[in-house]
Amino acid sequence: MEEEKEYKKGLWTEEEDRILSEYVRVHGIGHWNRVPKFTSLRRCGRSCRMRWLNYLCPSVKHGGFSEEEEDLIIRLHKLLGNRWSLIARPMPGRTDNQVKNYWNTHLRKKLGIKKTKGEVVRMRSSEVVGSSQPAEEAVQKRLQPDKFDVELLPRSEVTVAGDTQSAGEMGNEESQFGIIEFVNNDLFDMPSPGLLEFSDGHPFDAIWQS
DNA sequence: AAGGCGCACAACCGCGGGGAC
DNA sequence: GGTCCCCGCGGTTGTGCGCCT
Repeated sequence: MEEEKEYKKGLWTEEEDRILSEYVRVHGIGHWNRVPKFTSLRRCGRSCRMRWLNYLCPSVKHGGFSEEEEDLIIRLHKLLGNRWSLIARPMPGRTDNQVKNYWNTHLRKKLGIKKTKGEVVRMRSSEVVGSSQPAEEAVQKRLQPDKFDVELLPRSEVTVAGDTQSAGEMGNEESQFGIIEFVNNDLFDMPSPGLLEFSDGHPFDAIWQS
C-alpha cells in the first residue's frame, strides 16, 4: 500500500487529538480509515481507532488502578490468562491495553511472575475426579472465585472454541478433560451459561498461567 | 552537568474473524 | 465461494522521563 507510507507514526500531538475528537464528534465512531480522507490527519485508520479507544474516548478512565481493580485483574488473569479484552470488560473505563500494560509493568513484578513462553499450569480433571475432595470443592479451591459461582459439569464431548476436535481426540486419558460453567455470568458478555473448557495439550487450555 | 539505565506507558504490528458485496 | 473492508485482540516495540552514578 503506497499511501500507507505517508502515514505518521509515534506519539500523538494535542492538535492531532483535537482533529480526531472533532472527526468523531461529527461522523461518529467507526470507519476509521476515512479519518485521513475527511481530515488533515495523517494517521492510518487503525492508529486513529486505537488513539480514540485507549485515550480520547470520554469513558476512558485515566490515572492509576485502584486496589479493587488490581485485585480483579489478578483474579481474572488467574482465571482467563492473557485475555485482556475479557479481563477489561467488567472494569468500566479501563481498556484492554491499559490492563495489559498494568499487568506487564506492575502486577507481574509484584506477583513475582516471570515471562515464560507457553508455560501453563493446568488443572487435570483427575485433580477433581480423582481427588478425595468433592469435585466442585476442588474447582472452587483452585479458582478462589469470590466473584464467581462455578460448578463442574459432567465430562462429555468437548468442542473447543472454533475447533471440532472432540475431547477424546485431544488426549489419551479421558480424565484429562473437564468443563467449568460460570453460573454467575454477570461479569462476562458470553452466551449464558458461560463455559470454559480445559484440557491437556491444547492451546485453548491456557486458563491458568504462571 | 551529563549520559546511562530502567521503568511506565503509549503506540505499532501481525493475525484472524465477521460482514458486506 | 471469493474478495475486500473493517474491526478486535494480544504480543511487541518505541518513547519519554526520572533516577542514579
